Amino acid sequence: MHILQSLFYERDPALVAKDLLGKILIRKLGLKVLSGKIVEAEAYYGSEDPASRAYKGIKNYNRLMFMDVGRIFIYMVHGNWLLNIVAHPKDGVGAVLIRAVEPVKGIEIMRRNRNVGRLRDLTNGPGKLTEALAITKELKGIDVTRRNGHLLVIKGEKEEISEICSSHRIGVKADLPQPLRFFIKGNGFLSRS
DNA sequence: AGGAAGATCTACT
DNA sequence: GTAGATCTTCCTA
Repeated sequence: MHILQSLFYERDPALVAKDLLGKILIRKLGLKVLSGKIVEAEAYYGSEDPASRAYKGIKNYNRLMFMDVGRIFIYMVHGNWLLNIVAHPKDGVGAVLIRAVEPVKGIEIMRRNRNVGRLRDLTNGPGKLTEALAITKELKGIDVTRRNGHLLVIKGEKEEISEICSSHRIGVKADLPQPLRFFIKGNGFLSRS
């Protein structure tokens, strides 16, 4: 099991978002282990990005985006916790929003956490996957590069990614001109195609 | 106190 | 596939 190290996150968030596709997000809940393959992610920058939490400068609630890479940054939007991983070049500002995963382990527990029928509705959205994986603000600030944390990201077994596509970011009021959403083409667990 | 925020669910056509 | 209600922080007035 190869955990991604902080150098992986110490780059342009767009590169990190793209390279996170196919990686495995692991959530440890006591003795239980839940996991999912990342299939969709978005990059956010700092003061030059109007859609970013960090747009208006450093605040108490967004300070993690300015700090060490590889940490979890979580906030609430419309009643959903959204999971980000802090990522930026040295001394920069930024984060990657995990928008969708494909369930791998602990599917029964995810089913219990979310009351939905169809398997594909389990984790095909940023607010859905946090509910399925029991991710809340209590995990804010934890380090995903650490082996014994409750949340970590590892390399996929065999990362055979058919094709990576990109698009504008979803749901943002004001987007940047370049496409900052990345996803695995044709995957059945995307928040949208 | 009031409103905005990277969304989701439900109930229609 | 679209429209509307509702979800919980945290910021600004």
